[in-house]
Amino acid sequence: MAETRGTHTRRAHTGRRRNEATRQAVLQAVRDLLHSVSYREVTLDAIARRAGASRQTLYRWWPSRAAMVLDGLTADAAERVTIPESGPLRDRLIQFLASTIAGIVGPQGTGPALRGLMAEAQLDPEIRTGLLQSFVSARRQALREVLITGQRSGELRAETDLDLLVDLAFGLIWYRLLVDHLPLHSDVAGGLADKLLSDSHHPAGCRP
Amino acid sequence: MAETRGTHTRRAHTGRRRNEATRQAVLQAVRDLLHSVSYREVTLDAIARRAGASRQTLYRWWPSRAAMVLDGLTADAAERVTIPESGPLRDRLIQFLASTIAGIVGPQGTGPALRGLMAEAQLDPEIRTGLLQSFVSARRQALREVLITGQRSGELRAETDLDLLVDLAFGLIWYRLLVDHLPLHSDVAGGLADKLLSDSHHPAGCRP
Amino acid sequence: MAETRGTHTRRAHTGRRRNEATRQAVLQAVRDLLHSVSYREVTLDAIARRAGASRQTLYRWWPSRAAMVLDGLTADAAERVTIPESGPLRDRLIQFLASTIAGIVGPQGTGPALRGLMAEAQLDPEIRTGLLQSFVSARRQALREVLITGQRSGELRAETDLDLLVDLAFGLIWYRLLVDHLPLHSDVAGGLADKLLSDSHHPAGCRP
Amino acid sequence: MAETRGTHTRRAHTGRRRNEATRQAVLQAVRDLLHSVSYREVTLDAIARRAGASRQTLYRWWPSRAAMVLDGLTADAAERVTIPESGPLRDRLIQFLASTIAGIVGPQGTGPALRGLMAEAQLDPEIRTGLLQSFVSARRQALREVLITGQRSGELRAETDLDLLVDLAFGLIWYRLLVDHLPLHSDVAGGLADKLLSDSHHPAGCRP
DNA sequence: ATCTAAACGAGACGGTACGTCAGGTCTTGGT
DNA sequence: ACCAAGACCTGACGTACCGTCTCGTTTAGAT
Repeated sequence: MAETRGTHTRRAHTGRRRNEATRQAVLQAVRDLLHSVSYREVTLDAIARRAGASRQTLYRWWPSRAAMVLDGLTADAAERVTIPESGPLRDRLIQFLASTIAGIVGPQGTGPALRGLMAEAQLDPEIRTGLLQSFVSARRQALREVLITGQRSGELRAETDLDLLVDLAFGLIWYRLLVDHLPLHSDVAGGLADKLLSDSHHPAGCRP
Repeated sequence: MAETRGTHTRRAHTGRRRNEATRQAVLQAVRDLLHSVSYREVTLDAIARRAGASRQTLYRWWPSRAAMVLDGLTADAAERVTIPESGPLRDRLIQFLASTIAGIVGPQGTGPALRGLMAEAQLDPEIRTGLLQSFVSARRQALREVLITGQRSGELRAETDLDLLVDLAFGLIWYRLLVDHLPLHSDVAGGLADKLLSDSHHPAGCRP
Repeated sequence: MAETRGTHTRRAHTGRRRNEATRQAVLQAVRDLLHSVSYREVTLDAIARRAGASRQTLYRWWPSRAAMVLDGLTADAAERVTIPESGPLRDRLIQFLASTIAGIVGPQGTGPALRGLMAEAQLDPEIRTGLLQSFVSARRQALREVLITGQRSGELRAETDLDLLVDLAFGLIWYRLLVDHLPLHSDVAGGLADKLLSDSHHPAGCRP
Repeated sequence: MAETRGTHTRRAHTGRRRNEATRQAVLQAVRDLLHSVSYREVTLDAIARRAGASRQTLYRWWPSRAAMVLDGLTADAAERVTIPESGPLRDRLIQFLASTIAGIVGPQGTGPALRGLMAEAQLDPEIRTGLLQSFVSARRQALREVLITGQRSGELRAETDLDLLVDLAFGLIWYRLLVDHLPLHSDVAGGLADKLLSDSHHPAGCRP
């Protein structure tokens, strides 16, 4: 089993290389379908047909449909969300949340992909603990860093439960996305940031 | 692995009128399956087999699997969550949130059913706008009433955005349930309530 | 299949019955395809499509494609071949062989089915020892009986190796069918019968 | 279960000219597989893997799997079967038939290859009229020459239908090989030869 | 007491999608 | 020029589940 790679020169690759155009076509097909039909109709057959690829090629490169959805998602999320480096914590927080939401909503947003990924995660525990959690933890870590910076600058109490704040923020976003009872809009970022930064002590505590 | 017929004893046909025993057997079968296997394996065949019913009977009384899941859910949620009538807002809020969470987690909790319902809602927009939203709006209305009572008593500012608070609360609960990155526990109710009731104005606002 | 449970009276069949029309449609579809395309193109998909049935129905009733082919074959062969009861052995033999060949050749003959069955038997040893041999042994037994009658009447030596004669007869027929180097025609029955009944002792044996 | 690379030693690429070692490795791989697994498992992948060749190389040199099987067969059959030049017709016939059968049966025999070739021929009419018939006609011609010599020497009637005799002989051999209901053994050559040479006139005709 | 109509189990049926496999073709880089 | 490796599309395979459809049985409730 041990495949030494030490001094022995790495064997050169032989055989045809992966077709990057096909990879892009598949990811684009997934995106297109997610935006046009219900997730139940995003079948591997439909993806393959639209991408002009074969099911076999899909299975060669992705272990599951969820992996395809996630593949087109990860780059997106990292690109779209800007992690502001300077300014007051509140401003930086609003910028993070607003850009996060902006990347989800809209005709080109990742909303449908996120919904699909969440559906898969509920259907299959392995996808939940595997793909979904790894995706989510990256996003959580990004927000966490914004908040930690705030703690260092004294804009946020050191003893604040960051997990609670992070879950409140992403919880609200996911909830509105998944249930769709109220529109998800970047405008909510302000109110959300205020709430996250508000003093947890009861208002009464302010009175003398 | 041999699929048992559940705990149901042989039921007589009732003729003419709907057989309530069958209805209960089906709902129990759904609950049992939700707690023992992944939602993908909660097929109509499996439900019918375990309930000792036929698929035809299932289709006669429920339009979809999601409807079965929801059917066993609605009564549950209403029963388990107590809407406290008196006491300080913070206490009443904590009680509501803690009982909500307690009804979800645990070996007999509704967590798996909620996950399944959410999966269906993402797979099919009609279920989202139909079943899921009607279920969710009932829960939202219950929390809303707790908060409104707080507004009337002056414990909560009148201009507070209730939708935001409600979404923050349920958002966090759903998020932890669906992503499962952190355990969902009633203990979080305290911190969550504090955050919901905290003064959204920046701490600076307290200074004279 | 029958699962008796002691004294408890045998439960009557419940559930929808097998659709005989579908069975006939499938067998007819197999026959049609065998006569119109190469055996490689007689796929289950093609059969299902032509029969207006689903693949699942095919799998429900037949364990393999070979079984379908054989199913449509068995009745045919038994119907078409007449086993003559009276007359000189040579006449009866000719009649048997000619009717056998006549059932194989021609636009409605079983030739294509036999070819397909033989192909499957070579691809899969289990089909050879199972389906093919059981089919073949029935045909062999029929011819054997014609010859045994001849032995009883003294028209054929008692010590004749019947297996050899039977194999010679069916061997020639299968060989011409499978290789197709010479047309298979009922006319060959006369020469074939003469050869089978000829004195195996060297012509010299006739001299006193 | 691990598919070995056969017994072949590492071959150098030769470039430019066809690599005879590769050709032999492929033919040997086909032979090995034919003797060890069912014909359905003699896939091009399996052959390529075992021969240490690529599928492309297979396609470069042989138009089809049947051609590979036949390639390894033709030389074999010609080598193994001796066409006796002298002696009584009966002896020469027995020798021809016995050596033919001996080349088919046994652990190194061509039986599995013949079966595979016959399967392909039934699956695809082009292979039947192309490869199979050309192979068969060579074998038929060889037997025919034995019989013609017999006619010239007066040991066989001049008006005998040689095609009938040839088909009877090869028919029986193929039939026993393909159906496998009785063992194919060289011992049958004697009885077969006697039958082929027997007087087609009814035994009764000998009596005065 | 008989009749009727609905509920019910069993299970056949036409579909759709799955995940896998083999066949042929093409590309890449090495000999 | 030849070769091994392997990506790729095509299309068949066998399975699972879906939603619908007979069947024959059972029984509440109307006659």
